[in-house]
Amino acid sequence: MTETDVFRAIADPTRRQIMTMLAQGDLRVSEIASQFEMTRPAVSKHLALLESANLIQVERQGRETINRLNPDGLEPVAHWLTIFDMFWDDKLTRLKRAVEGSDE
Amino acid sequence: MTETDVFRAIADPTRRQIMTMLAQGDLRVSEIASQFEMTRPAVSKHLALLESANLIQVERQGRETINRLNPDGLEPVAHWLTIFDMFWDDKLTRLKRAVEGSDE
DNA sequence: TTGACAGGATACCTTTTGGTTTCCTATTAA
DNA sequence: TTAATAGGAAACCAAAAGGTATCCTGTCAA
Repeated sequence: MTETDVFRAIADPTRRQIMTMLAQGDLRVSEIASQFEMTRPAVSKHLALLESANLIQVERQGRETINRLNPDGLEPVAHWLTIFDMFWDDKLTRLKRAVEGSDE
Repeated sequence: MTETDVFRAIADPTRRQIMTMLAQGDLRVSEIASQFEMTRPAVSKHLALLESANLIQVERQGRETINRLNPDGLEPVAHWLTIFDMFWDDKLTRLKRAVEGSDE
């Protein structure tokens, strides 16, 4: 599969929930699937997509596969949010005021 | 329209680009549309969705409508990311080690 | 007072998404 | 060595997403 965009990956609530589950510890596919109403293949697809977005690492061990969270994959999101940080502390608003009416 | 999930709203690259454009200042619909290849109605749909996700505020002024960024709408995303903060500084990993093998 | 302009509304189309069922293979345990 | 188990693969489906063309209304300027 071609690399999945991180933003698209976390758009789905099931996938976000999987990620918070994995924040508690590594889990096998069926351990994850048992927590949801949907079928195991459906969950598998979500896992495949999370992997292709670099949000989890998947490791086959014998007949089971363990899924491990890769929180670093969230960096693009965290980084994108910083664009709006200055907005949050109102710095840009003050800057704009200063520039537009610079005779204050 | 029923409230749109913020995560879904920012999943689309066009919408993210619109948001960064609006971080520079308020814009009218056609000012935004002129920056994209797609048609104006397509951009309008994106704007409607951003509004329903509480990420922008839309104000009609005469025959034009100005779109203003509402960065506070991103709070749920910022908040969700904090779940993984402790992962980033490896606190959880150390905590888990301490709990599992508490005879260290 | 009428023509041009901004932009909302609707109908429609194609592709993507999220799910299902079914089947297959590899590994493990009895 | 064989039955059960874990989970990948493929085919399929319905709904949602992202786009288009077209039309309509309200506002402003000549």
